[in-house]
Amino acid sequence: MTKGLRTRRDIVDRALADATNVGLENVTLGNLATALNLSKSGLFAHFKSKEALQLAVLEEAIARFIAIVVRPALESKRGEARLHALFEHWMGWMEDGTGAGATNGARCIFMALSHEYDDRPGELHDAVVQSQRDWREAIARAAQICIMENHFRPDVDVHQVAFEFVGIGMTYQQTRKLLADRAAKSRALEALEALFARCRVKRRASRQSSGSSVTAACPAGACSVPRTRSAAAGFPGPP
Amino acid sequence: MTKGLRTRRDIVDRALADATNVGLENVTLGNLATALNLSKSGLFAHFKSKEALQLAVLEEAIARFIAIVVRPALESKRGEARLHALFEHWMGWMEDGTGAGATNGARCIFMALSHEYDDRPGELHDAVVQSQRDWREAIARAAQICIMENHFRPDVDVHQVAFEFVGIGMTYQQTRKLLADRAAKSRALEALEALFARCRVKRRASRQSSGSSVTAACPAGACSVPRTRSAAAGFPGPP
DNA sequence: GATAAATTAGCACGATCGGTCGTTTTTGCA
DNA sequence: TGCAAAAACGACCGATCGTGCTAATTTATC
Repeated sequence: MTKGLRTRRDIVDRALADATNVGLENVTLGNLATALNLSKSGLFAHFKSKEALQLAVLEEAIARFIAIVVRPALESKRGEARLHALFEHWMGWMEDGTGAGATNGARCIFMALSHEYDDRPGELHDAVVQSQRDWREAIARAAQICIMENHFRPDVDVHQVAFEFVGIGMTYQQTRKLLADRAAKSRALEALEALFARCRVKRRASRQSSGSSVTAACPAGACSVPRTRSAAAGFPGPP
Repeated sequence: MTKGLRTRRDIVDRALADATNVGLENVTLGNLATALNLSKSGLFAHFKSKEALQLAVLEEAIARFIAIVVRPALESKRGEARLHALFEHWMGWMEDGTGAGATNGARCIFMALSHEYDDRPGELHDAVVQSQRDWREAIARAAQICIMENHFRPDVDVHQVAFEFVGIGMTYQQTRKLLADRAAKSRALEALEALFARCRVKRRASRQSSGSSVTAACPAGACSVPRTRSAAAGFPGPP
């Protein structure tokens, strides 16, 4: 009973590492088998189909993302510090890939998956969509805490924050990896700081009629943090 | 002489349309041939290799991007209006794909290419990198004009603007297509407006010590607009 | 240590891929 | 209209893909 699960774990490990290097769709059963000193059919026996393997890989990637990005950020102080930590850990994830040894210039597997399965239907597509929804929800939750801690103004639209948050991360990744621009990190941090500054409560500031600053475009009630649902299916919630 | 070029154009047309639907790497010679009522070898004869076909497709995509996104924006008034038009046309491109009939929910071929060829070396990779560099340069150029027109403060880092500009576009695309969120457009426009607001010259405003607003992190001289180079290899420049 | 179950290997299949080659059809110009 | 060149065809190649099927091997339990 133990042996089978052990090799299965090895397979998923290796498949995930390969996926972060060449893309999940380009991970082939034959290459996986030879890399693990297994026969192709012996490897295949652990999953009834390739899609099952891919789903297992995605599941593992999500688990590692939570362990490497989401959970460590929960150790930061509630509010802006935690939201900032979330971004820092995300950048670390994008550099290293999955935490397990990925070759130089690893890609973020989720961004790759977002484009590989953005239209063709199937379980993979649904799982990828859900993972991205959960990720944005985790960001929005952290932003909501910023409001509760009086770091952000109460009229801040936390989903707008999540929208722009992931935008900065995506352009950071392209700038760093595709364009090989060393300034990517400082650029991303500057953009993030600007986003935060827009959301902060104005202290001792001059009266300035609202202006443009994350208007409360969120429909009434929709911005509240869905604690129950997130605890059930999404990423780990705040303490 | 004419006939050959005509079918070649048809092939590239169809290949580009397919690429925006299933990704360039998944465009197969056989499918292309049957779709165009050609034999596989007859089609192949027009290109000595598949990579040559892919390069031709990318070239065509760049030409259409210039025709659909960049050039029309040049008809808007210099300054912020033009920069805004650039984003609006870009969103239109992302919705429609390539301007030629793409199926519902088309992808932006450049974003897909950015992930398909972000590491594996080759001519395709280089061409994709160059296209993204040119795109950012075009944005930065438009931002530079905003400074010249006194819409933006002179210390604005135009490459930082380009960095965040593409970030908003990328998260817009993911929000719209993968997450199928109707609010994507309004979110993107709000983020863009916030970026602009950060860059604008402050009129009749209260004295507020700079704050966080696109600091001039660009090394001296590097932010100047490289008119000569852009006119030669990049996208069409400003009037 | 025997034995049943779980795991792996070997082999082959149908399909599809990019690519080659010789032949046939079509084109464009004299 | 004739004829060389261009273009399209059809059959085929070697490789690789995911996936079944059966036999051999290893594991875990009594």
